[in-house]
Amino acid sequence: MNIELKHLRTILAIHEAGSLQKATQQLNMTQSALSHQLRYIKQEIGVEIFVPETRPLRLSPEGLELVEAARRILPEMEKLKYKFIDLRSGQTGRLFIAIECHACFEWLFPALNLFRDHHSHVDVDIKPGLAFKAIEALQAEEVDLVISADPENLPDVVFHELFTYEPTFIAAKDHPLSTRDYIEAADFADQNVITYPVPQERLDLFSQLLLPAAIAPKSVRQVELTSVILLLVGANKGVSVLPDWVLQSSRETEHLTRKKLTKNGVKRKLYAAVRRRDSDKPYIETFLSLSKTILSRLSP
Amino acid sequence: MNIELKHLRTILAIHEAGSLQKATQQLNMTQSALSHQLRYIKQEIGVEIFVPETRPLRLSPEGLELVEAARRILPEMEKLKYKFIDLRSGQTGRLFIAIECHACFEWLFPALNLFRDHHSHVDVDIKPGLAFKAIEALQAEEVDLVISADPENLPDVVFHELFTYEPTFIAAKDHPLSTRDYIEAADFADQNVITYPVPQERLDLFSQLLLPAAIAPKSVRQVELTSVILLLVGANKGVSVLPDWVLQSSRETEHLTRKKLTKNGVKRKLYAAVRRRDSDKPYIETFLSLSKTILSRLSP
DNA sequence: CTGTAACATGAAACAAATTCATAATTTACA
DNA sequence: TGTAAATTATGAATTTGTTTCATGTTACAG
Repeated sequence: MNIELKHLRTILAIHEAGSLQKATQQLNMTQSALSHQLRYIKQEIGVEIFVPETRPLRLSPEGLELVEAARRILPEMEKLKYKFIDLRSGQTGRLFIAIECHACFEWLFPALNLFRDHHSHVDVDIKPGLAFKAIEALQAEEVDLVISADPENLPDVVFHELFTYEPTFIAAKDHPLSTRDYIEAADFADQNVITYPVPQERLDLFSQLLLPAAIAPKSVRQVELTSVILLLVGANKGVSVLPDWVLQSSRETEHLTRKKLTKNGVKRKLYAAVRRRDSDKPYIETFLSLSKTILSRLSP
Repeated sequence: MNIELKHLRTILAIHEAGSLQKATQQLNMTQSALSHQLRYIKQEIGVEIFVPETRPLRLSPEGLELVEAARRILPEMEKLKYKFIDLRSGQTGRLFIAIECHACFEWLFPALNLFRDHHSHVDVDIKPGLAFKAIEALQAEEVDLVISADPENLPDVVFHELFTYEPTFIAAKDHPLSTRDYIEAADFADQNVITYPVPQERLDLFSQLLLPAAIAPKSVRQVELTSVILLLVGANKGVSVLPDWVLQSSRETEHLTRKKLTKNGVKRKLYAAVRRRDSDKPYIETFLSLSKTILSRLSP
């Protein structure tokens, strides 16, 4: 049995119009075409669709089953159609985000909450566990946006600059280093450092300061949650380096002292990478402009 | 956008098989045909269905929407297909019944309860208000079976004999006529008769006895419910004539006396009329054989 | 019983889908 | 990086399916 949507539409139109003749207008076809189609349908499903030998055509009980089915199935297809019209116009879509930067949760969640107000039909999700191969995942369409501090030059991916931030040293208020104007690589040699549980090359402290200076801290302790890091640092269990925005938006900074790294401070930039072809989708643009301004919204 | 079920099947098969190449087997088509179809689909819905420039083909987020839709819609069509296979084989169908005979409810309900055990998927209903034009309604496919005592010779309708019954006189135990061996037409001349609210020519008493004899009862009172008729007769408010099966299956006969009509009794037959072309459908045959034996099942 | 409106049918014209042959790309692997 | 293998894309030819046109047939109203 090979019934197509076309056939359901035909049956439905004939039923609603009341006769072949009238259905011709609705379907923009000749009466003959409909008649041929009916013959095909009847042959396919093997039962009489219409009460035989009546004139205007009237559906048989079996035919009414078809009408019922048509009324269930055709609206589904309509919905699909409108979904794709939305997809085409960028009103809806998928925004799966991979973050290479662990601390980014701090501003990403608030940003996505704002995003939802603008594009409630976009399917938003954060995909963890991709930090390592995030850009590959982007190219493979497993995710649609990557937050990264390391832009690359790729033909099919665009890196949009979001904002500049400063990896900032923090220690307890009564920590010996709290008297300094700034902190240098060498200062870490006898410190217990608390970091996120990611490879060192993915942490600003190491990639920007310690690895180039070939200096290792006395110890490294890995902690998942930002608020726990702040707690431990406040309790003098170690020191850490976190992006300045974390300290801006946190309420737990009263026991802490913050210092810039090196005399001039370290400046880094955060980027959102998207596939070039997605780059001008409306909801992507919304996300980018929201993210660029999220920090000022968080700490007024 | 004109997407057909065929296209949903194609997308789904490619997704599940993992590549065009592999999907060819499943769909019995050449790789080329699939490729052409994909081009058509893409043009129709206006968005990229597959991640471009990857080999084997992999669906884009938008393509996955199509797969989802296919997984919702295609099973619906499968169900429809099996429904028609069932319809064709007579496993399922519609059994709308018109009854010309008012008292038939008494055995029809029990019969339909048994019927349901055999054909739970058949859509059963009793259509009231058609008593007058029941056979026409059958021919017009408004109903599928008519219970009637008056068989006709029609080209497209078959009358199946169900059983013989006897219209039987009833009166209160202390009624003057209770001493008779049998009741004749003339006896009704001074009786108050209680009947169903239908035209006289549709009542056995009149069609078989009083109209031929040109005798009218003293009065006629019309009552809808069989049990109410029995009650009124028992209370000596009048006499009545009911099919013998009503009296067999009723528990309210203790205050009543029953007599045959005329010396030899009146014998009538009940028929089930169905469209000739429905006549050998399994569920129709079930109904017929059940109805033929229902009386003996009711009063063991 | 007859005329009319409605549906059916067959052949022809048209449109669409499929195949075949082959080109172009991508991927995996050396 | 280069090369073979695998996979998809493409164009022309072919096949298949659909629609129309012209006309036949039938149900239904009056």
